Amino acid sequence: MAVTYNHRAIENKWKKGWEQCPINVEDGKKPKYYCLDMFPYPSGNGLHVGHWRGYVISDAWSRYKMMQGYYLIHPMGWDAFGLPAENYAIQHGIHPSISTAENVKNIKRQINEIAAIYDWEREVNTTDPDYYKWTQWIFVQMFKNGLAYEKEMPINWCPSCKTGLANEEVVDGKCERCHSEVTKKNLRQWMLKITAYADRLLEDLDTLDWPEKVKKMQSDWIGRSYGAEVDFKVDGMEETITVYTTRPDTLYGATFMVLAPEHALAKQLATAQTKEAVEQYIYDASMKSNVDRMQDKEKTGVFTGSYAINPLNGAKVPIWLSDYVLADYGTGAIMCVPAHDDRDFAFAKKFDLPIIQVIAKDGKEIENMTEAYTEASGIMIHSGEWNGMESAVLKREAPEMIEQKGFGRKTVNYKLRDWVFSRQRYWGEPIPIVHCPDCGAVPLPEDQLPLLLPDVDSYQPTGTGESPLADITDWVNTTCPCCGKPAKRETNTMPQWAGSSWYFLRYVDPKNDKELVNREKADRYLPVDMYIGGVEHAVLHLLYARFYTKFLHDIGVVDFDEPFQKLFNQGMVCGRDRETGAATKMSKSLGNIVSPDDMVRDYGCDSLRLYELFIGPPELDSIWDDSGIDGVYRFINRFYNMVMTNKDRDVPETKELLKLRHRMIKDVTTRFEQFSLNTVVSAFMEYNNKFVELTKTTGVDRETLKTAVLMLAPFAPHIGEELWEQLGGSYSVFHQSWPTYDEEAMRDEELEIPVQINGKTRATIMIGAEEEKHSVLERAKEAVADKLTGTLVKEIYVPNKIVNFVQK
RNA sequence: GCCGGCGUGGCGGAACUGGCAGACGCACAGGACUUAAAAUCCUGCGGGACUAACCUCCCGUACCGGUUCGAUUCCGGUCGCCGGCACCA
Repeated sequence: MAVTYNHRAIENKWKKGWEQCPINVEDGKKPKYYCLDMFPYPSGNGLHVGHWRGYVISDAWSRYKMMQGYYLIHPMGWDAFGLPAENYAIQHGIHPSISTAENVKNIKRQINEIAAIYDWEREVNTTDPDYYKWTQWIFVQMFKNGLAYEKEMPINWCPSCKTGLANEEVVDGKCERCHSEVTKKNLRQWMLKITAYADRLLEDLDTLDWPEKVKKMQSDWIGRSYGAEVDFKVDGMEETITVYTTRPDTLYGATFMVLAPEHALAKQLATAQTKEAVEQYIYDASMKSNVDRMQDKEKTGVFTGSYAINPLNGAKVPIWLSDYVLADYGTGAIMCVPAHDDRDFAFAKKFDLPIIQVIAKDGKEIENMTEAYTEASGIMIHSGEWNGMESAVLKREAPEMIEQKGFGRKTVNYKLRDWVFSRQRYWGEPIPIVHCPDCGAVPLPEDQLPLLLPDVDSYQPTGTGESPLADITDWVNTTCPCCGKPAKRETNTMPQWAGSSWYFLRYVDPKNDKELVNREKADRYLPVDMYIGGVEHAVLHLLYARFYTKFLHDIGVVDFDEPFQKLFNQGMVCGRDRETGAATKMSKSLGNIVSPDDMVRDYGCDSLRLYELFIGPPELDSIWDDSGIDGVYRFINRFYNMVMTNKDRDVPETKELLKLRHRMIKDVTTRFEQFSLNTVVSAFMEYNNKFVELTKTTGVDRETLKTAVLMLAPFAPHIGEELWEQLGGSYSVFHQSWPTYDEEAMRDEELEIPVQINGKTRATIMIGAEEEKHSVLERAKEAVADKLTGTLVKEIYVPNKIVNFVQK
């Protein structure tokens, strides 16, 4: 007689139970395990089933670690500064702190539905002055260490968000947030010198247990290259133009030079005849948007009328301007070797410039080149004293040779740029700087932190490059902390990434008003062992957080310099487009958001948790489909009934049951360790089917029932705790040790193996585990005797796996 | 354009270092229970050929080719999808 599983009663019971008697308790002796979720932005839309997925993965993993004897740090908080709250304020006139608080309340309720063991004692909110005090403090330390500086320069500007953006926030020439086309704007900006950490950010990637994909994205973003700067004299002028090249081996092949239109010498190089065209070109380039400049495949350019002298062979080469050369990379000028560079080749073809091949491809000079030969492999030709050298060797050695000759130097370059750190918006941390006419930019003394974000009448961004804070004159006007004279506050705010670059540190000591984090606590609980979140932060948040951590390490706040040892990116859960049926991101505007709330009500938290995992490999994107949840719901029912039916039967532990138990432990544990969570759920279902079969006959013994319940508990905690209690286990199931398996106990005495002829299975036979080869082959032959009609040329026996006869 | 990943039933997906392809689940079909339905339980479920039925055989992991006794797995090529970077010299 089946007992009915009542998810509501069981889940309510244990929610209360865990509240009254918490299961994750620090005793100071256990080793720690820090499992972190990327904290959410408290959006007004609440959580959808996609957020759930990541939180379920991390919770299952956390509970598993707890059962392995760790004290768990598993915190949750709010990344609450940012544009949606501010935009909401603009539309409705409600202060962002109010709407944010409401959203936090709602999402917290939803998160509690997951029954994840978050430690709410550790909760942080980036908009809390007690928190952003330290965000500001870090900025002050960076300023004092020369890593925060002011600069006026053309930066990425989002005309829709009306704020400047970091390079990392520009995707395909568009704003990462609102997808508007990004323009350039000349603005005075606060910059963070992340480039000072470029080498460490690159090299330390090797020490991290992160997905290769993310490491590669970061290393591409940093984009380190080795090469040489070469000085070219301008013919007939005093000026020298320095170019950067990664291919100094091809120096003899340089037939022209190209400068970015923004290059300082660009106008000066024009002659009387070319002046008009050059100035027009420079003007046109300045008017082009990033997107245009990127999308123009066809090369444009203008000849300046001047020539440069190749310092190696004295050749006179024409100097051109073209917007395919970037002003802010290298020196903003390049030597062009059309024979060995695709872009230079295209340019030379278009403007009919000479092409000189200096590396022989496969020992030959190419006649009528149709494309550049870009590999550094082959023998040097047309290269004076370098003739006959290996190009690959020369490429490596040329920078030093050039340096010795005195017309250049060995150089390293990076694609990574310094971080544009100021935003012209309201809802962010004020930058704690005072501008004094006498003392310049002065950081606020630490005892004046936090610098509170004042209320404003209008949240509306001005669009002028000033933040709305600039209008609050009695806030802006202050005195210089240094000399006491009247001075003005900085009115820009920090980007959203500021608060999230260090929040994981604060979780271990969230209420400390003396320090960012107590050093003893930091030493005990940090760094993060497992970090779980979406891949969309591969070069934004994750790069910034690494930079912050390295800096805080360098000034002695923490003793490690990589924040996240292991990273796991869960796939996105997509919805379907209502019209086309195609997979799309869940969004409010598409109306395809699936809320977990109804499903929790109808099926229970445990069912939804299992289904979130069962839906597919956790690292891959998946499309949400409600109907599959019935399957896991049925499984939980069957499992519940199976345990309840067997629990008082006193079933003896047979060899078969023992074998089954150990196999189950091995299957679940190895798949769990590999993060193959969808197959963990499959394994539970499969073993349960076997247990259900056994229930009809001999039954399932207590130890096996307990083991199954124990292992299911991290995935479906309520039913796990409930059945553990039903089986007479002491509170809590999560204080039990994760079971271990014994290979010996699961050994088969007999096993079934296929017998193949020419690779096709023709029969199966039972063999003994220790059976000799000749005996197996003998019996295999008997089994397929009627089909062994040809000449036997080969007999293959892979022990305990397979027999294959090859016949002709 | 460059770099990376992927391609398996109607669907989501399994298959450890090459060894019985399609585990587990969804959907579907048939049956049992029921006055009936839902729920539950049982059975079937890649395609095809031959069968009254069982048996048996052939084809099949995007496509073409290779290595191997044996390939979803390894290698080469083609096509398609997804992601990252995008004139970084």
